[in-house]
Amino acid sequence: MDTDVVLVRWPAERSERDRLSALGRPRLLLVAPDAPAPAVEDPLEDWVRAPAPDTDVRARVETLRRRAASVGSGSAEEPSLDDDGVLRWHGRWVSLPPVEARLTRALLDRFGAVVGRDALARAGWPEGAPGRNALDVHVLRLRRRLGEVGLAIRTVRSRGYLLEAYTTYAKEA
Amino acid sequence: MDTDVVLVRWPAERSERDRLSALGRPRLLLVAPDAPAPAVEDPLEDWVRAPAPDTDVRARVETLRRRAASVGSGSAEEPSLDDDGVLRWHGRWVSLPPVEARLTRALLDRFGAVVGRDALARAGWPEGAPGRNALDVHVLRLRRRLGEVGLAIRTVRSRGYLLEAYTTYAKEA
DNA sequence: GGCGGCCCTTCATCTCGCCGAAACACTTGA
DNA sequence: TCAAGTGTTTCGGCGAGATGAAGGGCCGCC
Repeated sequence: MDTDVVLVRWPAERSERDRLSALGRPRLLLVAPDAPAPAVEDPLEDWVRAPAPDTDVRARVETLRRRAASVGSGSAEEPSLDDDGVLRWHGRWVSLPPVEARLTRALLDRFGAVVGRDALARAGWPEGAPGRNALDVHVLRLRRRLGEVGLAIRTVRSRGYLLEAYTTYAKEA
Repeated sequence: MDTDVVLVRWPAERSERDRLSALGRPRLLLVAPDAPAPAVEDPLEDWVRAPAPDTDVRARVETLRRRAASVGSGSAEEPSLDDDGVLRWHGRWVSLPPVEARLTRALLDRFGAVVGRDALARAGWPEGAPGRNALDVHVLRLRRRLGEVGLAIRTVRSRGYLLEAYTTYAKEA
């Protein structure tokens, strides 16, 4: 469900905040006791000074949830992957074989953020890693499949991979 | 000026809240220590549990003021760099190789202020700097990458470098 | 004018990821 | 049981990215 409000520790998880912000997902910053108050503008973002009563946190989460719901379906929603390996997004879908489905799940869990090659390998082969570049090959094929529904796996060299909506970056001279 | 934020005691001044709400004016509810958290939806309304640090109250007032003034204006946010070398800003991102990530971190720690060349070199190569103009070259390459997300490294001659949002300066005679 | 400070290009090297091709494994139906 | 179909893994070459060294150009400042 993409109107779920995500709790983010602040300032420790600053980049997680940015990731969610870019996705248009509501988030509540749990501000460390000694940290300065964050500068917020987005109505889908709120913060609370820790430690806070549970009821207060819940109230703010509820507010964010309502705002997110009222914004409607418009903003960035995430792709969904069901138990049958069917990945749906923006009305399109592809079916994924088991290994690729598991890889996709791992990428989806951190949609928009980097997933390390080792973490991916563990997700794809919980029983133990296969050969040296099985991951490469599967990522290759996964890319082709995901491309069909408008998703792209970006490489972050020596760090891992990142799943995002396919966007044509302006990389001109 | 009707973007002034009004402080309202809650629940004591409930009717004042309603009045301001009807007028569409931003307001901050100061919630009594034992009162339940109010149900808020309007982005022009926020609340804080009393007693709260003055800085927290000011931060929320500021948020409301910005939202009220809203309709535009670029926010004064800082870019963020996560542990995977991904630099995010305004919904865009680039991945940075290790050396450049370290340089960027140093610049980011003093965003908008000058960082000396020697300090930068130490940040980039904790083990000791390589050749004579390694820093120059890396700054050059970093500039190109940061440009893609709208950031710019400005040179302050004989002082160092400064990271800021890319702005098109009118540089006429 | 000269010098120091900075910019930019080019080159060499090394690492890492990409990907075609083909072998291998498992399931299913005739 | 055999064969086709589908999914998985390995091999090996290629190419792109990261880094650093060197050389030269430009420009402001004294």
